[in-house]
Amino acid sequence: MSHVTIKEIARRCGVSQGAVSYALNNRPGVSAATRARVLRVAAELEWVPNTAARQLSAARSETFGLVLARTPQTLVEEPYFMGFVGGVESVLAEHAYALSLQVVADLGAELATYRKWAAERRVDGVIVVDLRVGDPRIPVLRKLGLPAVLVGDPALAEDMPCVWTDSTAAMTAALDHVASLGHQVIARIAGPPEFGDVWIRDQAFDSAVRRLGLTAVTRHTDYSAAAGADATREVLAGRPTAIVYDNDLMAVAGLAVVQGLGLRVPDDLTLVAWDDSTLCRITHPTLTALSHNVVGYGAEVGRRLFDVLAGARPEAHLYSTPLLIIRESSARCRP
Amino acid sequence: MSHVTIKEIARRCGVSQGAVSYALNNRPGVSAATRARVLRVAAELEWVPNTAARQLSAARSETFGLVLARTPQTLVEEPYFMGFVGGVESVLAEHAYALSLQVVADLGAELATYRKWAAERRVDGVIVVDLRVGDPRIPVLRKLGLPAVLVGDPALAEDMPCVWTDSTAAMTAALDHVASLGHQVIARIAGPPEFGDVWIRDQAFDSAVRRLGLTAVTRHTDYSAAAGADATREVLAGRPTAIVYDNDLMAVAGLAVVQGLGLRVPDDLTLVAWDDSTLCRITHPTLTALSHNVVGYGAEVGRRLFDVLAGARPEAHLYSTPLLIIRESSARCRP
DNA sequence: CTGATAAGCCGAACCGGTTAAGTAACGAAG
DNA sequence: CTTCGTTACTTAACCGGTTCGGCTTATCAG
Repeated sequence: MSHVTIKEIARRCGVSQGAVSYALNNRPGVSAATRARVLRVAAELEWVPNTAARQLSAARSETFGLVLARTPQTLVEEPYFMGFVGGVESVLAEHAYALSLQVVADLGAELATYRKWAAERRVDGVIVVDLRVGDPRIPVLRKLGLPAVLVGDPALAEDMPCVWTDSTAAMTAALDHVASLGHQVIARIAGPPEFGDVWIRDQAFDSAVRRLGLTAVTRHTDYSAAAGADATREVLAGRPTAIVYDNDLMAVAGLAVVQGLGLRVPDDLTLVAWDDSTLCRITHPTLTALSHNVVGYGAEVGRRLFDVLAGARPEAHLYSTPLLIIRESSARCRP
Repeated sequence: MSHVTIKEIARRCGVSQGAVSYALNNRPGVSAATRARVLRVAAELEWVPNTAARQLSAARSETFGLVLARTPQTLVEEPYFMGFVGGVESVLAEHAYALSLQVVADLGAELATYRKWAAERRVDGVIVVDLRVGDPRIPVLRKLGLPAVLVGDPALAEDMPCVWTDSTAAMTAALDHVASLGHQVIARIAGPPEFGDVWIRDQAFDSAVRRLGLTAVTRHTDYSAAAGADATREVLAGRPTAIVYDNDLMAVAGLAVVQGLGLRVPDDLTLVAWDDSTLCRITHPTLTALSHNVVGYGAEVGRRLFDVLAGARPEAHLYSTPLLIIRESSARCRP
């Protein structure tokens, strides 16, 4: 069963190959009658465009790329990514685009992947996550001319198109919340400092702490559950009455540590998580968290990448501000 | 900066395009000297093959496909998949293959994707997950002639190449464990019955229950945390002293329910989870689980797909048997 | 010394589309 | 009636590789 080509359609319709191409791509140059006939025949023969051929001549691959510079292990731990990818997918599917996913060890390998993709013309655009401060990927993508949407704060995106959520506002809301409950001594278990979003939160945390006159300490980790547990043990020495975590995995790990030490949540300690996945709702007590529609976020990023391809000016789009969902792990401070 | 093509290399080396192609692909037809010269020039010019062109003429896309028929929401919840994908990736990267990922709503859409991929020749092979009993994808893939590796028990794979882990042995180990602790009344919170692996576990569970003379009940769910919590509440009416879960997410949700009702784990109830992700190690108490190297599993599946492309006979490969890791949620039954 | 064989390489067709340039037909404007 | 501009096509080049038939030239058996 040899596959149907445009040539076969042309033969059956009695027109040239070129005309068929125009008809199938909704471009001017054919009459309405001819176009209708071509479309009918194409449908009858169940024609599907050969992507390789199209890519070769039109220099479009109808594929977007996403590189994750993480170990497979962190990917297992972070429920975040699959949801994000799912959201991206939902938009790509509407445009019959595919997503090429690559998991690499580090930023260097990620840059190599971009270079390779650009040279091979294997992707029409890329989605860049885990933005850093002074991110080395930005100049590379600029030089390669690879259309891209960065996922992160405009302060980090250096005028590249980006989609972001307002971590500053979210962090402020979190601290206002714990302060309003009377907590004075706060600990923060943060992600790796080289991650741009962690840096943004660091700033927001410090400035809120000053404004509210709190006593605070920040511990940076690698985002893993184990590191979150260790950091929790350490900061407890400072006798905080509230702990704010940079992701939900560490918050859950921290909760277990706290309970293991015989402390009660929320009676002795208020916990706030970030990235509100199911985890925060299935622990006992349930966790107050900065909630985040990860799937919608991914979808928005996908849409923006199509806009960029369509020639939109590079812009920063605020997707949303994480919403503070107050649950059982929050309580008034009792000394 | 126009990209380097084979033609440019040919010009510089003073040979024909065809000769360059042979040289670059390690095929006979050129002398060792010429080959070396071509390779040197190609490296100098930083030539990268244009995948579209290669795909068009050689009918290879150097891409594998993976379709997930799940809602984005379940993908967020299941830490399983990202790790699996990461494992697959690690093998594909070695062969400079890409992975095309598609998230669709249901099996029908998944079948449509396979048909499309086959027609467009967009992938060289596919990885099929979430095998069903009498899976409708198997005849479709056979008819399309799309190389595939199924992830699941040979009993479900109908002589297609597959990679599996021995769920029967794992379930047997789990029940031997709880029985050896003196538990007599066991509940099982299972996944959706249409999933092949759940069916396999159902069989194994029933047969072990009979062999050990236990009293047991099984509740099927959709694998979600909420369903796991509900099912836990329901089965508690039967006063079980041990509960076995089909994934770790439901186990964690179940733990919260149990603790919320004032029951103590493991004093009043022994819990066993499946798919030992970080979750099982960060709860308090930590959870006994059937542990599973998901990343390695993915890698093995990737390797087998390359074997299939290389013409290997369709075979079933046992990757491993999930290992029972006994943690704090296990204790001797005290009536 | 001759004829057969094979290695090494060339030229060109080919994969299946896209697209610039060219052409014929026709209607409107001058 | 000529001129010009559209519309609706056709033709053919092109994208960047792969691959096959055929042409040289060297090798070797007879």
